[in-house]
Amino acid sequence: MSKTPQKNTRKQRHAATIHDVAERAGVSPMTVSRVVNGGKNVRESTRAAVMAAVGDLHYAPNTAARSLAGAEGARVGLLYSNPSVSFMSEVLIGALDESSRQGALLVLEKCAIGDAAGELAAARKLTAGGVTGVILPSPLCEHPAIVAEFTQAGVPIVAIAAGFANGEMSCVRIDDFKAARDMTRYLLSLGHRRIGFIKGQQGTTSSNERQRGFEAALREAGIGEAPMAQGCFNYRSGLEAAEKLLAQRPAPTAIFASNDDMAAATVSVAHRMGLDVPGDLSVVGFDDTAIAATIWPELTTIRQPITDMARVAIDLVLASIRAREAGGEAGPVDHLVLHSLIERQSAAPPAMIA
Amino acid sequence: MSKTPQKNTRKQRHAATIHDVAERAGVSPMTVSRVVNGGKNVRESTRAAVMAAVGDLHYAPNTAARSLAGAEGARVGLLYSNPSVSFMSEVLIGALDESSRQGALLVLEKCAIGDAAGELAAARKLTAGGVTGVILPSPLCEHPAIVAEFTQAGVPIVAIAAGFANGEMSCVRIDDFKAARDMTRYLLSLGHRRIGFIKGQQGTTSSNERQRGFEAALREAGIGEAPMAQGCFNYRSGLEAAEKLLAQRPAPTAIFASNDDMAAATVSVAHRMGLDVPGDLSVVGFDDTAIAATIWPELTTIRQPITDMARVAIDLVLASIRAREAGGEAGPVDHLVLHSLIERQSAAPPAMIA
DNA sequence: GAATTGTGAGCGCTCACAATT
DNA sequence: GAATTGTGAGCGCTCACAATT
Repeated sequence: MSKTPQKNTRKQRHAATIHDVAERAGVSPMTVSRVVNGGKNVRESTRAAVMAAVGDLHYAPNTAARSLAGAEGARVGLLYSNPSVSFMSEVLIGALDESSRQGALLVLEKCAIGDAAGELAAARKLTAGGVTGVILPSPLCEHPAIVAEFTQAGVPIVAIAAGFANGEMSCVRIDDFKAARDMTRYLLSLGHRRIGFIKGQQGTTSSNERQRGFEAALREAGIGEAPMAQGCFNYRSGLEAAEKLLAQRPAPTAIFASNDDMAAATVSVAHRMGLDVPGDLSVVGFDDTAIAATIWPELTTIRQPITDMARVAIDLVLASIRAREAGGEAGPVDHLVLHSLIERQSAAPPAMIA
Repeated sequence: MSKTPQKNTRKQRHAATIHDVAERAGVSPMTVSRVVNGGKNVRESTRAAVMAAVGDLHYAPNTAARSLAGAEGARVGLLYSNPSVSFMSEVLIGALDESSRQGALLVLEKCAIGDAAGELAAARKLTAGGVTGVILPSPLCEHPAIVAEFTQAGVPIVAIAAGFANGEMSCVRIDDFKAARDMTRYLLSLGHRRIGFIKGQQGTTSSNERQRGFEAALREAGIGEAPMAQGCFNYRSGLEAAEKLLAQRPAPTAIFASNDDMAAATVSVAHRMGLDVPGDLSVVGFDDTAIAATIWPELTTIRQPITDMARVAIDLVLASIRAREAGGEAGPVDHLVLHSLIERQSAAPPAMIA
């Protein structure tokens, strides 16, 4: 490796620069810049050579230099209305961190829950503000009017925790079906046979998937019918749903709520009825939000790596933005990440049948 | 205003640069750089002239250029063990956002709650990692060993939500005393006279301040004694404390818990005893964390603007770092921010005495 | 000699445009 | 002429060092 002797006026830098890559690939720095930014008019062989050099040298563009040189920093919008503060916190942390690492500007826009007009107005504010890409956490990504607002403006969308992938937008999610099936299998393995289920918001894909996963696990175990109650992902709906389920006879020995807020409400109802959790009733949730580890007993639940998912979403939207600016256009990506089952204190084998 | 004709090869920039400031102040750009970064060897008259020009032009350094040019980016450590996920989420959001805006690197280090050895190890990891400043959220800022680790390494500290200001470190906080007094006055204004109090973690300043505020308001109202129970800021301790308070006769008509987790636990105990909240018992919390708006009824509580506080903390620590690097040294700052009382559904006038 | 100020180059990238295929 | 590649300058700052008081 011959290095041109470096003047001692500056401290040594260690990371590879665009010049190193250019030299190795036998092209000019500008060509490297084009390839790295997804430029269109580059011969395929040139692109391959540059990408190889990039890989060899572990080249990563210096974001400070990039923005100084006048590259339009990407403006990524994050529209949020998700009722769960801790879900959103995790999204914000991942998105904020990754976009600062990537030198992109994250524009936050909050809107009230379930206020269709307000949501659309917030979306318009983002497009009017000139965002070049947008992240849509569940459940916003399922609202056709919002999606239309962005697609019509030519703004690429990445959905977080959508529960589904359609052809319209990229999405980063866990497999809700499998996660719910895993949790149900876990309850079955503990010995439960009468398991109640609290459904989530009607009409959202992730709710449906969770329910499908629950039912699939029951079917595997040869159990046909199960007590179910409709909820809508908030604590109060969990209170009512739990009361209904616990009024049934024979009473369930376990309740699987579609999210943690409703599971926490179920624990509260059980306590009110003098039931010990998990002695008399096992309760499990979904999401692993803050409340899961706050209440007592702490909730056994499914965890989504939300912070990481938000990071991935930023990377996807940035790639999309760059590709669009350079004239390219990649199809939507369905990025699945792994969930995990967090065992805490709210589930145990059922009590001996009296 | 005569402007040198600008070549059309680049898009027009609008923000003032260091050159504009230099020209206006009649010095070289390097001198401006020195002043802006808190350099030592600058004549007072020069500094004043530069600062005036900075003010006139609303100059703010371009962080991209700064880091490209090789300025050592500040490395700010954030050590956290705070049991409240949502408290920490807010801290993280503010700190992450502000440090990216300021071009500083935020290094996160998590440690287990109450594990003194682990906490110290995490602090050592930060100093060994070369952080040049550190943010310490409550309650870490009250641990002498941790504080010593940083002060001995010459690393400036900014405490968040410390509940007190001593001469050792800067701190950003609300006035816990006044906030607790406000909340107690609110309960009194509703007509409550038998108000129970759940204390926070023993030995922490913010707990003590909250208790003092509570007692001060009671004294104002001519109420001498009040039922109190010790808690330690978690849900479980709230359960036990609430049981004790509600067993007393005459029973309190309101309970003020030193944080939201314990207030939520109190609501749960009340429900278990068949008490309606707020019909039979008012319950209020402190902090306005996620759980406050999750459970039903939603908690009336005190809100600290934690995200903003974290931003301020970053700014303070950055100023401290720059000053130290440039040979200057400012004394610690006590930055008070305003709290607010959030009225929700968990408090109401007491029922008519039977 | 110490304190204060300035000079010239360079950080790593992308811009507008020119030159080549 | 269209597609592809390269050239030279410049973004706004701070570095090391030199020059001045």
